[in-house]
Amino acid sequence: MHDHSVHVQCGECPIRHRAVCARCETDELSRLEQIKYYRSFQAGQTVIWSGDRMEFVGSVVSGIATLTQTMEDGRRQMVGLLLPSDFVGRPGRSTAAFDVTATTDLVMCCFRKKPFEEMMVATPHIAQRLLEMTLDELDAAREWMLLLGRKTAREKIASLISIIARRDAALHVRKKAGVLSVDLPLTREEMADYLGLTLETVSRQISALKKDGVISLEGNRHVSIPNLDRLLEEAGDDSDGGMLV
Amino acid sequence: MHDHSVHVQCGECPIRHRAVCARCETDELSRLEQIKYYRSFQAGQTVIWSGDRMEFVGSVVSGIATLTQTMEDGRRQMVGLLLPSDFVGRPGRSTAAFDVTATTDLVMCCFRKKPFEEMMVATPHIAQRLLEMTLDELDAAREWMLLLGRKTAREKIASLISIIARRDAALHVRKKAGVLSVDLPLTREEMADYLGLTLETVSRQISALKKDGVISLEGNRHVSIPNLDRLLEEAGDDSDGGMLV
DNA sequence: GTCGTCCCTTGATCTGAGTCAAGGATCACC
DNA sequence: GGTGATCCTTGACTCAGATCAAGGGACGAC
Repeated sequence: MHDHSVHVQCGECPIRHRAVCARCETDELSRLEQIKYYRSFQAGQTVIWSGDRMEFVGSVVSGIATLTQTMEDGRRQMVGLLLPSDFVGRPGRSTAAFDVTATTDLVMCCFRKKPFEEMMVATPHIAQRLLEMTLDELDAAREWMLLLGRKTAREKIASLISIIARRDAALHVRKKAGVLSVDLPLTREEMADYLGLTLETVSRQISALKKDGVISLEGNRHVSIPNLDRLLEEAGDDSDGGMLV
Repeated sequence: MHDHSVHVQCGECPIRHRAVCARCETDELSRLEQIKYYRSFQAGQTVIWSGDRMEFVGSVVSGIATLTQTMEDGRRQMVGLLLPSDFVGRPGRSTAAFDVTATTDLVMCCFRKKPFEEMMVATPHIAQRLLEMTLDELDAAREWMLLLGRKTAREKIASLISIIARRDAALHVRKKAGVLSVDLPLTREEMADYLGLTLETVSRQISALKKDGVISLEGNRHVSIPNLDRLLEEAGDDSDGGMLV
């Protein structure tokens, strides 16, 4: 077991880090559990159905999964975006109305359910990690709520791009000649579900930001950010870019 | 220490329960901390400023507090509603951009900051409780996100009323002659901040629901629900009333 | 090649909720 | 009782984003 700073590449395994390498946490946990297995999913495949009883705690190793809620008439809202090293699951509990779906091809590392009590006692440092990560996610959810409730479409798009840039800092973002590049791992429709918009509005606002020189596109999925401060200003965030450097 | 089912009145203390009585948790925790103190706040008073370093973990004993985010230009979004027995705080961390404000007169029970590690080891059952409560809050935040992103104004109002009815099941809700009564602990403006609407729209939609016989008002703050299923249908929730009986 | 599919863009029009404005109800306090 | 403050309601108008509709580009299968 070792410590790292947040979002740094681990020397021992290929995946991105939180404060502690997810793979290492995984190993630790699975030693406790005696069982560990990897699961692969194809893009579009459902990982957990709403109403399912959670059978495992899992950590994303590679790929992207989304957590969505759907209303009876088909309106959908994304409520979670799972990138490598994120955890999901709450063993022994059904997860209300949330669907977890693979957006890209996905590999998850799973351990069988086990009540939290045992974990608390046996591996308190992992339990603590889990608590901190849950609190982080809660903070993120609260920023997301501000976005959904009060931001304009343009601000939403700018926010999404800066959120992805920030989260993927170590992985997908390149900095060439002072220009940040980000891969958007989502279709326009998925972005719309993330932001509480329609896909048409997403497309229009991306075009508008492009026309105004805030971003530039290379292909549909690749965004360059010539001026990060400008983007953050468009996003309506008062905070600065944080760890983006 | 003793266990109770969720939202049941405790025989030993005056406040509402989660799975474990908040007062008892408080006592347990403060024994560990060696320090416990109560703080009173007047309605409208700020409990924690955004950017503050959290100095304590606290549990609401009586009254209501709200957690809000504010943008530079004054747009506000409520992101948390703290009723008796709810916890707040993340010792040693600044809480990003969230303001905690007393909405009614408020009593909180606080313990000084202490890193989580010590708690994990010393009182794992409390640590577990904290994790479960955080996960519950995350689930609630995700439902809230669906509300903010995809529901109409009318659905938002109906949802809010049913959420309050559900949360306050043991406390404020009376059932007379088959009719549920709920006290709305929020002004129209606070409801608007909760729902991502303006106060005018809140007022209009409440009037509309009243005209359509979904609810009836006695004074501004008191709502009667003649037919809960009807209200839930208006809210767009597919799930039933849950623990509301 | 061309056919089909998926994803994206753009235009025209509509509408739900925001904005602006006026006034009513309730309550505390003098 | 009157006065002010706070909270709530309602109306008229506006506008951001949804809806409806058409078409374009990329890519794989045959």
